[in-house]
Amino acid sequence: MRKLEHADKVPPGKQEAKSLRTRNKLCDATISCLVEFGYGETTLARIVEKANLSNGALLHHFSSKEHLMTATAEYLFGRTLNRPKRRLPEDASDADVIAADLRTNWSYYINTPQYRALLEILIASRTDKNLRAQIEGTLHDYHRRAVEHLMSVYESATGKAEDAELLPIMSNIFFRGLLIQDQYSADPKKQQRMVERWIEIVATLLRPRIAD
Amino acid sequence: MRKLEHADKVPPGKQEAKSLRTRNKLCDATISCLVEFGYGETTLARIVEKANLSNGALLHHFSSKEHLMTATAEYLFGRTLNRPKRRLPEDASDADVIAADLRTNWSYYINTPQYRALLEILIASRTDKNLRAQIEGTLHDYHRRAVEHLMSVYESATGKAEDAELLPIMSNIFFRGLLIQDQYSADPKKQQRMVERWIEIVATLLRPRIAD
DNA sequence: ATTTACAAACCGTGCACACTGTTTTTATTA
DNA sequence: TAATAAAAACAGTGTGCACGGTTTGTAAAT
Repeated sequence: MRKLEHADKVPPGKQEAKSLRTRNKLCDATISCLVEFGYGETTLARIVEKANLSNGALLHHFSSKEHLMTATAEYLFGRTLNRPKRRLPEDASDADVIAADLRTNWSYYINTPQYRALLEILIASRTDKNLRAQIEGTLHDYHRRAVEHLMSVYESATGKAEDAELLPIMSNIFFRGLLIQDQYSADPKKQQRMVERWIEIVATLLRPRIAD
Repeated sequence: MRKLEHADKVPPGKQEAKSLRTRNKLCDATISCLVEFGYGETTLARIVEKANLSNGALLHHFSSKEHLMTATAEYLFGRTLNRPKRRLPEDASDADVIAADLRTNWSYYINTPQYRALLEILIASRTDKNLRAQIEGTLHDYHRRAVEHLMSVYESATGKAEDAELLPIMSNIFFRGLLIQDQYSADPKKQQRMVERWIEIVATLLRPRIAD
């Protein structure tokens, strides 16, 4: 083993920074494995191989597989919650704004490898008791924050007050269902038509909430 | 080993009938394990234990785990495709009929342990190559039949022709998403409200297709 | 007599995780 | 500033165990 062989990769950042980078590498590798192999076949061995690290490194940072999964979920939540806002022309109608928003949600948030990985963790946590015990708090917390956020952004355009509470979540739920669907009906065109049809329906029922 | 210890359970049915019963028992045990443990933790050992059978019996009927899963999926498809029709009062409107139909679909088809088991198989088949190879044909075939069936039952109520094709499937997709949702937002009331809101939206856009 | 339906012990593999050792960074002295 | 102790960040090997699948054996049914 040579000294400082990889000095190029170690900028003056402290040890803490290195540690963070390693953890992120592990989480990225985990995400990639979840997408490629699913939760059940995502083994620690595969993860460390994809991350170019050793078994010991993994266990040093995450004391168990469940711990790693929880950290990965949090990592994903952090990346996806503050996604970019799209800018629209000045003369865009409320419905246009909503539609653009929903489209972004589908394309850049849900229909992504990251969300697929999240879904794998989510589904596994239903039956994996150890994982569930670890991750439950994180999931509930995120869900609560996501709902709060959605409700602060939209309001009903028809006077049906509960729409502001229900429809944005229902939208995400529909998109999530769509993500599973396409495994056995691989028809992207039809999928796109369904996304657009849903947006068409919802865009007339919601409008952006004016900040006060 | 005693003779005819379990004669009580073996009516004069042929050997074939016994074989079928055993297979069904294994499929039932598989479903139950999928619901309880998820695909990853559903092991052959657990299945045979729940079915009160031996390892040899399982492998005699199903040459591999994937084979068993495929058979279980077909078993489930058989049970769920011809579900009972609800009867409504004579003066029910078209929307009422659609709404009742969708509600049945949610309560007696999707929001059930059987569908959960199916979902476990479905999701596992995305990444498990062996399973996918075995089951792909079955899934596509079922999906095609299901879509055909749905399209033969509904038509658009608004002249938007593609609704007859899209909305019934979208409905199932939404319900499926809802099934996953409730793992980390265990609020049955809100779930019920979302089901009703969905039905409210869709029921006005569809109507029953009159048989010719 | 031959096939079918099961039982039960067995095995190779791959897993999560533990354990031990080595290098690198930080803290503490002088 | 240099020396050094202490701690953190890894690497690599080992291990017990549970899994899917095999093999062998037996009792019914045909």
